[in-house]
Amino acid sequence: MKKASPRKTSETAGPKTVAGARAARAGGKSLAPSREARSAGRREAILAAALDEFSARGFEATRLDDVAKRAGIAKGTIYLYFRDKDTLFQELVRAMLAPLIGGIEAMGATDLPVNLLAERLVDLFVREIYETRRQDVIRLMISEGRRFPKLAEFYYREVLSRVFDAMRALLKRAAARGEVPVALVEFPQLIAAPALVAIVWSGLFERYAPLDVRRMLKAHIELLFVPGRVA
Amino acid sequence: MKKASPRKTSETAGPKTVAGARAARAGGKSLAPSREARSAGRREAILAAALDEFSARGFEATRLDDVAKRAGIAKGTIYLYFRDKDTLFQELVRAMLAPLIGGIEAMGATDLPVNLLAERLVDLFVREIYETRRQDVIRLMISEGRRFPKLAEFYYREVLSRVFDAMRALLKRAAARGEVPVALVEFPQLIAAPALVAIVWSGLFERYAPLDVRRMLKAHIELLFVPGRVA
Amino acid sequence: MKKASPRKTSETAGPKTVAGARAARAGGKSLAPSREARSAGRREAILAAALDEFSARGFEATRLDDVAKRAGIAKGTIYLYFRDKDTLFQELVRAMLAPLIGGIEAMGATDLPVNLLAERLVDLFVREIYETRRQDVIRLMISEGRRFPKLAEFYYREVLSRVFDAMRALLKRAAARGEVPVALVEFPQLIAAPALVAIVWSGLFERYAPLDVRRMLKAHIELLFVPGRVA
Amino acid sequence: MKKASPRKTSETAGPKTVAGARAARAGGKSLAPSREARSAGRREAILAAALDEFSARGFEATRLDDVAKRAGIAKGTIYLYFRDKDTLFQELVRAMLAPLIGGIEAMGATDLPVNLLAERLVDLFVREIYETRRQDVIRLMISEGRRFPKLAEFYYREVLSRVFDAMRALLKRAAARGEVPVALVEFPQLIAAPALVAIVWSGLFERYAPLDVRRMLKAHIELLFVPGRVA
DNA sequence: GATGAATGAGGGTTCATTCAT
DNA sequence: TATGAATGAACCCTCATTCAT
Repeated sequence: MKKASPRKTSETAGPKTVAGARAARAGGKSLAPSREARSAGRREAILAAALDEFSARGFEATRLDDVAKRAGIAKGTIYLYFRDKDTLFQELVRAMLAPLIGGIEAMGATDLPVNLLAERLVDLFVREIYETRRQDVIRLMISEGRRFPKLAEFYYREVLSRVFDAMRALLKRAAARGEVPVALVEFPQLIAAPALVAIVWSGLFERYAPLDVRRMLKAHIELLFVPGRVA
Repeated sequence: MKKASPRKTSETAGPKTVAGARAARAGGKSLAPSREARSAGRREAILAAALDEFSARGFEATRLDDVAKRAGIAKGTIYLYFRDKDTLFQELVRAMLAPLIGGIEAMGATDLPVNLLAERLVDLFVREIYETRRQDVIRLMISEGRRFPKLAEFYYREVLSRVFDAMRALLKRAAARGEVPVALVEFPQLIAAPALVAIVWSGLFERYAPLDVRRMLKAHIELLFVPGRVA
Repeated sequence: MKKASPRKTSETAGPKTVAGARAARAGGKSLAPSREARSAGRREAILAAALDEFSARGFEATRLDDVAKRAGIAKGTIYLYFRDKDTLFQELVRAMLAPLIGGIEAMGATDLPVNLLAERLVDLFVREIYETRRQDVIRLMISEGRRFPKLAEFYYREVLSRVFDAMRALLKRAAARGEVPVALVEFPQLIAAPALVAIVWSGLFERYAPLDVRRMLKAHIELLFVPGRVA
Repeated sequence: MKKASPRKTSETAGPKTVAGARAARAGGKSLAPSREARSAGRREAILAAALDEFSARGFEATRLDDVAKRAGIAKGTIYLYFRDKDTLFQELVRAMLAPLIGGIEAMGATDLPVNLLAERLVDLFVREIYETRRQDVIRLMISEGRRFPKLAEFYYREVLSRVFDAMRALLKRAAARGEVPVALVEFPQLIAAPALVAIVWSGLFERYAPLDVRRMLKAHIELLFVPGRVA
């Protein structure tokens, strides 16, 4: 009968680390990686391979066979770590974006002048996202997000809404000081927009017309935070 | 993209009679539509159905069976008009974006004050793209473009580069008059960025946080074209 | 994403016979079998092949590839006629047992002396079931029925319960006339039991110890309908 | 039966120590169970778990993973005791039916009046089989036997043929005394038939129409051993 | 012995594409 | 031209079996 098992939404499988626990108990000092280390390593290898394949071909067109090959494992092994292809994809996106979440909250607290902050933000974006595999993850989010509403919601809830809330708080203060037009408080998307352009552009048109992203973003903040502005 | 199609010589199959059909429709006198008109009608029906399906599910997940059903024809008939699924997709995007091309060139000629022009542009975008099926086409372009380099190139060459060239010419003059910061001349993407945000946002997050696109775009041009700016 | 489509319970697919209707309209007299005839033929071929394979290997162990090969078609073709393997199996059983249903109802009406009737019943069983592929179907029912509760219920409702109801009515009258012990009215299964033995035996032990089924059944009714019995 | 196992020489793997283990249990004095006892215990646990799973799902649909889980051991451990899934199944059936064999031989020796004997037989069947896990084993035999010819042969040779031989001897004497119709001597299956009905019925139709097996069997022997019968 | 992670062949199902009608 | 039945290559997922620890 062997039917596709009804997908429980986005759970993660994974070898229960009984052996790992044992190793820990034993005080494992062996040079050969412990079982749990190997296990974690594999998981990472699969995620890395999946990122490559999903980025290159998109979710649907990616074959798990290729992911396995790239990760240097057998096809079935993937299923020891991820319930199914959907889950693999979602875990990948979550795993790559989760580290961002911590840093975001911090941002709201600062009280630097906005233009300075903006420069740091640009830097952060370029170094932590644009020059990183996270760029690909966000591109995947953009491309495939519609078919993974859970993921879109996660991204919105855990990343975007927080970023925007933090920005709004900040911008409100800045606007009160006249540093920033009030419109930005309502539409923090306007600040982020060029970052989106950067990601989409690099995916589609880079080869026809390269884009100096850092300079573009710089130009953008100079436009927004024009000194003599009357808010 | 599942099977390598055995012959891949010409790019588009089917009666290359869009123009002819149109002529026939205009000049034909028989009440029953002429063969060419019927043919063109079918082609349109297929494209319309394809747009619906591709938009709803993405390229890979779309089944030609469903496209046919929606178009009210048999599956095989699609192959009388389009060589294969890839071609159908590319023709669809091209057909939807082609009408834009004409309008673009015109834009460069004007010499209205940029802020006025910008308002018209916003209006144009909202009415001709955002509130139109073209929004879906551009979203498709964004989502699937990477797997259709030809299409990306077409889009860049026929649409984007022209738009940006026209904008640059215009902005240069405006910058010379001090109406606009010079940075925009180098990065006209900065003007278009919020439009991209609008399209991506509406596809992914509209349900969690609706976005008043028209107001956002308005706010954006007000930011850019601040009157007292020192360029 | 290509997931197993959620199974709608036991519907039957099948090429809609539009073409067939057309042929009918046209008054098809061509010697080549009409499309609908070919279609029906294929359906039969698949069912026949499926019966062979299911009988030989059981439900789970049967590969649809083999069914297709035996039917002389491609694997995918099966899915034009049957939603999935489950459905194929259930349709097979239903199709083979349905013809029995008509004959059953008739039985209750007769008012022959039971021993005569019993002899006819034996004859019916041997000719219509035991010497027929229906034997295999019933064996399949016995072997796999537990995993197809719907089928078991169908079989009980449409076949067994009717047979037993008819028998009970009949036996009651016969018992009233003293021809039959009353116990049989309560347990008509006792009359059918040797038929079950015949089917099970022939599947498992025939090769070690052949069984003369007809004689066994004859002996059985002679045991039951002993003339001088005091009910 | 999925993969051809690379080595198929001996029939059963694992410690052939059932007897040894039993002896150990009887004679061992250490409180911690001896190695053999532990081993035998595991073997029993696996068999018990296998019985549960095979009964619930059938041979093919049973996953050794589930058997292991139910037995509280690791999957690989099964292979220390049984060469493969096939062997496990066959060992299970053999192990469950073996105890019956001893009791059978005894039966032939008695010289009670058959009707009395028959009553004891019914009782034996109900208590030792029908109300026991052996019911499931026999059902498995019936369902899966065809794919295990060796098992069918074993069952026929070691169980059925002996039962029937014993019965025949007995019935012959009884028939000579006029207690029983001669037909039964030729077809002792007729005596066993309702037992088969009981097992099959309880598996398939119990939920739709419960069957009072003990009464049915009682009714059956009353039918067969009618006092005033003229053999 | 015992474990359970890893393997990879296998099979059900889908769907782009073909082709006889 | 139009049809839609037929094809068969793919691809996801399962699970018996192996083997390093």
